[in-house]
Amino acid sequence: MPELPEVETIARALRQGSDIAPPIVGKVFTDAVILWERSLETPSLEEFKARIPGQKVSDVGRRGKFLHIRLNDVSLIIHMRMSGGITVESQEKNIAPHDRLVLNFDDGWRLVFNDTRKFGRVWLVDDPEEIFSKLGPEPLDAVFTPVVLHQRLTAYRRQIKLLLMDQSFLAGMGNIYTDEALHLACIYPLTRSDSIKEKQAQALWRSIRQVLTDGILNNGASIDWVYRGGEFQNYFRVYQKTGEPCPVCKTPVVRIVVGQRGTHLCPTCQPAPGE
DNA sequence: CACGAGACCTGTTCGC
DNA sequence: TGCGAACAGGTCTCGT
Repeated sequence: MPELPEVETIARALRQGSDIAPPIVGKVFTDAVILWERSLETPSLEEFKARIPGQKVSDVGRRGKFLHIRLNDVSLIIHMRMSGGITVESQEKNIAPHDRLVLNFDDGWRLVFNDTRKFGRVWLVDDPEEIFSKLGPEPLDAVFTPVVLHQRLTAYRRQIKLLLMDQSFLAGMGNIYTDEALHLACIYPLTRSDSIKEKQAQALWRSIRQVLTDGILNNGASIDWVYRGGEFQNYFRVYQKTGEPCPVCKTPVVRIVVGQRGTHLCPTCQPAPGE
């Protein structure tokens, strides 16, 4: 589920606390309980359980869709994939049906990774770059400029939607924000990336930054039973709006499949090249 | 290199 | 009403 804005929202809540839980920065872990072994990517179960006790949280951040929890001398990294979520709760609470990893603190609170579909993964590594080094630029970083985007787009001959969702090309875009950004930029999702003109790249750059920023300002998007608290779903332009009028021109939104992913677009605002 | 299919998983919604 | 198909925020691997 979580794309960049949702992970950013979670990182901020863990760092600063929320109305239902305190910040975790400064807290010390006592132990780890793993309820679904495959959620732990690395290291081994034994090593993980041995290294967690005594580790103190020093900071919480994000890189792409990865949540980065800095500890004393290691990094705890979590990717929530499709259905993962993180909560900070009292140790008095019962374990929920899809809790996969429970990390207890020494003050009665615990950090829980819940993940219905079991796609999410957790790493404990000495150097976070072991994982982050393969990621593309951060879309909200100052080094990511319209010129950089244009240069990178034209270096490949890919369907633009799939390229934007490729985490080694750009870190953090998923199915929702990519559909929204392409609609805002009036670009057809199957357009070949090397055919994008400089002006289109500028519009796309602005659109990417805008949808991500709006997503963050609204605490991310909450759909179905996964992920609570966000409001950005109330501002979707085309995502999951099949048959509803385009907010710009009223043409019904169309759903196609691109790279096995449902893709939503306005056929009038985002005409296929050659029309 | 670029793409499609299949895998990994569970739960909800859709269509007949 | 019931039941199987389709679909869901993601990513990896394999075959062409």
